[in-house]
Amino acid sequence: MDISRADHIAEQLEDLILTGRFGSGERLDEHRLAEEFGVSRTPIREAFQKLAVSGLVQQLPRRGVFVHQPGPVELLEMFEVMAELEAVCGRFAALRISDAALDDLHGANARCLLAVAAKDSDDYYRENEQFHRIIYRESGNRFLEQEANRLHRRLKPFRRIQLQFRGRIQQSMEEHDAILAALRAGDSVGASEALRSHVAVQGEKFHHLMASLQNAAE
Amino acid sequence: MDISRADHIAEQLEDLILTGRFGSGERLDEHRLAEEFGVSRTPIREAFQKLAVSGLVQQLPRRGVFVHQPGPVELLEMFEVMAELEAVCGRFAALRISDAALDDLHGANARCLLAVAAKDSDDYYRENEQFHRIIYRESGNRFLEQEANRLHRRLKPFRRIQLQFRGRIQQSMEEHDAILAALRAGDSVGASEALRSHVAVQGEKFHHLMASLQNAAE
DNA sequence: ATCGCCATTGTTGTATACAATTTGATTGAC
DNA sequence: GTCAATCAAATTGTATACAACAATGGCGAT
Repeated sequence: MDISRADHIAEQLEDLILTGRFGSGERLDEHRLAEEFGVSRTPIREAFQKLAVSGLVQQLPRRGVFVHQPGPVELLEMFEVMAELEAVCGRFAALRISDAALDDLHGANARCLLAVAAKDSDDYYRENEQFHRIIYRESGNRFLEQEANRLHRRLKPFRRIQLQFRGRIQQSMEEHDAILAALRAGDSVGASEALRSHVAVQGEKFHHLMASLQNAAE
Repeated sequence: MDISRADHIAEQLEDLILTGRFGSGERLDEHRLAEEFGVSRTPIREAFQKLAVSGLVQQLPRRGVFVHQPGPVELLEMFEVMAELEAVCGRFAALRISDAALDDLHGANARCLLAVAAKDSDDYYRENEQFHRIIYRESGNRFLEQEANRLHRRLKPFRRIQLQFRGRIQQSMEEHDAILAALRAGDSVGASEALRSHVAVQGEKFHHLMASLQNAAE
């Protein structure tokens, strides 16, 4: 499964947007980007088309493409949907997960704890992501897995923020334990609810942060 | 919100694929389509990029784009996810739906019944679709609404098929009544479960159809 | 001075030309 | 006769040229 040049450019642009390199509402200049990437406008434009479908940029005819960073309301909505998607994954996974995957989950969780102890945030995020991706996969539904991964990726930059709350990491690890226990027990309702609240609280934390920033700005 | 030419072409191609005008695995010829649409290859290619993100076509570098019609397994997975998305919409909508929207739902359902009596399948499908779209909207979560609409549209051509089962339309209308009653009562669990099974059964019917075709082919 | 109109400039959208790669066929050898 | 290799044709990917349109600035009129 090789990947063409235009696709590669789309991925790079996607990364630049997701990591917040471009401000919200900023216009993406075709000429500038073409020069920066050392290509003509054509592949840049083809990449824009893809990004527009993902919702990362908005295309205004004859005006240009503008990066669309979701506002607080849209983010809350996305976290709400993410919580439900993960809940579904958990419900399915509790019935379908393999022993090997359970071990993998346990391993990822253990490495998460190590990363916390070592205060290595990059490691922590990677293992945390791995933990969730395994659950998506073990839902046994490829399409669901893809959709969950898609939204997970979209929310990635905002997930990082909420973990800076005092005590949130500790709480998050305990929730992971509960999720793992429910999956191990084949408790679909338990796994579902544990995952839903685990993700939903991320949105709420984010909301609190937004609100406090809002207050601070006044 | 004006729409450019390339976007329009993308929509037309999407329709052609969704309505099954192109066979699965068929290669889309840039020259042919460019001539048919009376444009150059450039807008066609830009449309391809969009379709590839939606998963309607697959792009193989230096090989071309091929329409990707989901197989039986993938379709079942998609119906499963659709069922869960609608269940979530129903759970939220039961708490958030407005009286006006409840009236709209009742109206759509009534027009559905009329269409059934008149054996007007086009009307039936339109009103049935309206019924579901209202529930998505009344979930109060714009992002969820968009995602639900997206998948609904993707599954549209396959939804039609399963309704040809004997008695299915009658059963479907009764399920609509149950859904409407639960929403009216603010019963989030009831609405959720009614919607889940209502959609899930569509996937199962489709599966039965696939299986029977499989047997017939042997 | 302000409002409106026109021209100029810059940007997007489309077409065409060119390069690179794949596919199919034909030819030759074994 | 079959297989392999090379060449030709077709097709995709990219660059460039051109056309259509929006934005901005200056000029004139009121």
